Amino acid sequence: MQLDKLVTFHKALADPTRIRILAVLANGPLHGQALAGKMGVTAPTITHHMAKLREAGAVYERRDKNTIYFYLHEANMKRQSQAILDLLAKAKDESVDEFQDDISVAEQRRESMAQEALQVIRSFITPDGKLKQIPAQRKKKLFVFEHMVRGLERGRKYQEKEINEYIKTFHEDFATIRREFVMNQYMYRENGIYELNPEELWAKP
Amino acid sequence: MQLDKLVTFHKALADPTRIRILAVLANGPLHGQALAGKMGVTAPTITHHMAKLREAGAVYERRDKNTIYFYLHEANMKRQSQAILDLLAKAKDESVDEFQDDISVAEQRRESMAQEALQVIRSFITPDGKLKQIPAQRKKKLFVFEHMVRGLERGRKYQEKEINEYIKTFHEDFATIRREFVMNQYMYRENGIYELNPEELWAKP
DNA sequence: CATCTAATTAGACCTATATTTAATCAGATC
DNA sequence: GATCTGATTAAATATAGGTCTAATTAGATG
Repeated sequence: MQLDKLVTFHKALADPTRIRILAVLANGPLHGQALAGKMGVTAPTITHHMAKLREAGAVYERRDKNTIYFYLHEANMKRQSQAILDLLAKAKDESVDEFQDDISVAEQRRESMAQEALQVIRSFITPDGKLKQIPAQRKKKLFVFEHMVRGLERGRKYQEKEINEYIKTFHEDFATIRREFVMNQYMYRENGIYELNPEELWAKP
Repeated sequence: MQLDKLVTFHKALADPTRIRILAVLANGPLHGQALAGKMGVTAPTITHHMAKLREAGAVYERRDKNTIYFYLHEANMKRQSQAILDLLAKAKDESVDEFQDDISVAEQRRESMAQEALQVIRSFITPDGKLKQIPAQRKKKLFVFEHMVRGLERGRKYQEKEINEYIKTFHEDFATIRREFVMNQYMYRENGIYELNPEELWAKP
């Protein structure tokens, strides 16, 4: 898990003194005593901060006799600042569904969309029509929502409570799902009245 | 000062629970109760974390009846992850020299390099040859070092203590400056013996 | 080996923060 | 207006973290 690494990195930047140290090092390497002077803190405090920055990979150091010079690790800084964005992008599509993910990627590619949708629906919806869980992967989620929404009538206006009741026949968390319906443009809402959108507007898996 | 903002942002990401929350929200908005469930913590804990994430601009929220949906603020996440790199890049060239920076940029551009160097040397080196301070700006720093290094003999081999003594006639922090000499290729070091490099190798201001 | 210097460790102090349970608030529903 | 439900606040606890002084370590110098 890269979670710890991310946390360590951001912890390192979660202190004003340490950010100032990095800004100073951006101008070139410096040794501990000089840093202590510039920052207005004592040497042990610098030791403390440098340990955190080193652990996070934000700096590296070289020894010259008794003096240790700290260098800004620019490559690491770039890579690690980006890391949180990478994680979030990854989470968006790859987030592991908690179960039933047995269809391999290769197999999936071979299937037509309709067949793939069927697979997903079969794995997330029980024989008696209950949604076991809202899929975490966007694609699978949309397959399931599309399936659910096909149970509603085109052109009919629904009260919110009607929508809630309908959704509850699949899953207890109607609030989340109702909002997803609107967000993904399956439905249109105005003044608490819901209506099915034309199929062209639906979010595409 | 944007320092505080930077610290606030990184503090927000300096906790594993909060990063997991963001990863979940990357898949779409969720309400507090659902987050509490997914994270395995209580609702007040979610309230606590969401306050931090909101303050850092990492999420925003919308209310639907009694339920509050949290959304990942992707634009802010991108901007703020980049912010530390921007700061360091800025620090590198713009770092304010603590004094004597009265020559305007426009004026500097009009001067020839040699004239500019003279200006800098006059402002950083006292009449009796003492370096008041190591310039923070790279360009000015190199002007000063070049000036200092011209006092050494081409082709002669120096003991480290000789170099130290020479540098100390300018400034007490001989360790920092000696290392800068090597780093910027004014000098070459082997086994504690120092020698001036040919001028073509010197770092260019 | 005695001394100097830069860095680190130890220990203390105080503030910040992650989390919980219990109580309270605020919309929404009936 | 009584009741639900989801969110927040309050209060308590335990842990982490920033900073200091004093003591110690480890190279380098003489």
